[in-house]
Amino acid sequence: MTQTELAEHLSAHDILPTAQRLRIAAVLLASPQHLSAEQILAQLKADGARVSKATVYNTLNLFSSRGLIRPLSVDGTRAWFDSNVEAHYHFHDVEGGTLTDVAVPEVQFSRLPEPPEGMEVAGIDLVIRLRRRPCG
Amino acid sequence: MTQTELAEHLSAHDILPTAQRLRIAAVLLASPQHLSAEQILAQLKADGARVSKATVYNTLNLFSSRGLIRPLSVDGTRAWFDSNVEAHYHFHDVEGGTLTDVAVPEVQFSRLPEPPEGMEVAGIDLVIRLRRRPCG
DNA sequence: ATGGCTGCAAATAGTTTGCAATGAG
DNA sequence: CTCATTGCAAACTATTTGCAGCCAT
Repeated sequence: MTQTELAEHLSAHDILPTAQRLRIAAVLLASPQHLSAEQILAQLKADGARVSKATVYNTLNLFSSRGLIRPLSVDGTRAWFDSNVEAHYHFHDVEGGTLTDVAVPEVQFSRLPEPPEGMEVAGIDLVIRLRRRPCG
Repeated sequence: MTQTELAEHLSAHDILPTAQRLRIAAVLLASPQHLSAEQILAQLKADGARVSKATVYNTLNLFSSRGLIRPLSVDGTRAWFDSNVEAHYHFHDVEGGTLTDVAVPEVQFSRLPEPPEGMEVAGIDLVIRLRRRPCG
């Protein structure tokens, strides 16, 4: 995505495209990714960008609330942000911590429970935990 | 579960049944529950037990590692512990934060992806997010 | 006595917030 | 000029750890 496209993307979601936000968007939206705030900050610093930790967090929260990215709860210890906002599921390598996308058609439910009275399904989070197969 | 049964349960999992551990086990294992460390501590204090925060955390980690309880990643902000270690899924009321069990037979997969080379499935975490149905 | 368990408090890790300085329009 | 955004540091929340004291063997 070009700088201009990124800027338009932000504007389209009512987000002022400032320098920092564009840098963060560039890292996250370059391709489908699962990144923690810390990783994004590290990446930005490595790229020589001048961005503070607070701005990274504020921006990530802003992006989530505007639907540009999606927060994930995979390991309790930190928040992950998924730049793929389309419906999809995840493989989670428990040992390495890596996340991989699983496309919707890869999973089919032949049965799902009825939500309780007065409630409706807002979304389905599916995480398939993986471990190395015992050698042999 | 009686005190004795609890003690035997702990011993069976190579856990010395100390006073504090029995109190914590009593709270958690009384019935299927989803509790945070903070909630457990509060409950214990309310019951007049003399247990420190550190011991609660240490004990919860010990119990998890020994398979008496299972840690859940539902909301990024804190860890939840599920005293039901049987395979099952969850409803998550996004607004209220409440967790409810979904029995395995309530969900059927007619299709699941092949794990990547050299990996095997260690478990499947399914969280069905619920919201209040718009009135009408 | 010995070794594991506990409590306290301090240390960590991740994230949020207050506020003055900055910067885009 | 004005007002949103940023950076820094301090505040906060959840959790872990170091260590001295305690308890049951």
